Amino acid sequence: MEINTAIGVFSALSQETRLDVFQALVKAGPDGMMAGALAKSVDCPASTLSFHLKELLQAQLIRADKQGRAIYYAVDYGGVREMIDFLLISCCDGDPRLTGPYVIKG
Amino acid sequence: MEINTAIGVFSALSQETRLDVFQALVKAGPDGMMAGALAKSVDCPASTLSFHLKELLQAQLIRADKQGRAIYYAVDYGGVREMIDFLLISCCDGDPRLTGPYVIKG
DNA sequence: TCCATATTTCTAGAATTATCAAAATATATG
DNA sequence: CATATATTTTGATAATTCTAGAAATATGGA
Repeated sequence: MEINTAIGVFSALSQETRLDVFQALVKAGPDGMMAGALAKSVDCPASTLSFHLKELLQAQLIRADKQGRAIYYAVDYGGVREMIDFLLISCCDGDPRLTGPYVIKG
Repeated sequence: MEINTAIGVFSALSQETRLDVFQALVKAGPDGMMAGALAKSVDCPASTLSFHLKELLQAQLIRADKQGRAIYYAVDYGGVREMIDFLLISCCDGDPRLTGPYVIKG
């Protein structure tokens, strides 16, 4: 992962509404949630939420699936795995003093 | 970890100079680096670097150790482990579809 | 077609963050 | 003490990000 990609990802998670949205979508699983349901869940005006959803999309932390007039948002499983990998391997150098018990040594 | 703490941590990593500094300090190991050496390493004016180091300190991603007139900065190993734990467990719910092979199931 | 629903885009202003020269602080050395 | 070194703080400006109402777009149903 490119360093600028990583900055975009961390930036996407560095805002309360977006972190709330992300956690809600993780809980929701692969089917995700409608934008409107998310707006209620995180108590945020639709236009503001839309701005934040776009940030999360650009960071490839979530994906969107249009169904009729609704849009379902769900976690982008592959994108999140890439981010975690970048953090543990590229940023933390796979050093177990930093990663704790999480990194499987190759 | 409190959600606002986590936001501070992601925010600290969402800026190029700071991510560069963090990676340099991971590479440097527990002894860390002098502020001046870091400034050269990431090509950044002293006062700007000082601003960014303070952000990383507040996020508890690095620590400072004054030795004479020099200040040695090093990774805060415990702080980083807490951050990784928050990301994998609280944010990603320990879901292996998100964490990949990294989370050890309890 | 007309109306309601779901969501985004636009826009302007508010708030936050980043930059860096200059001044200040602290320490070492001759 | 005087000077050089290492770093931070201040302060002013520039740049970016966030907010949310209003308008626009798209779809579904009566």
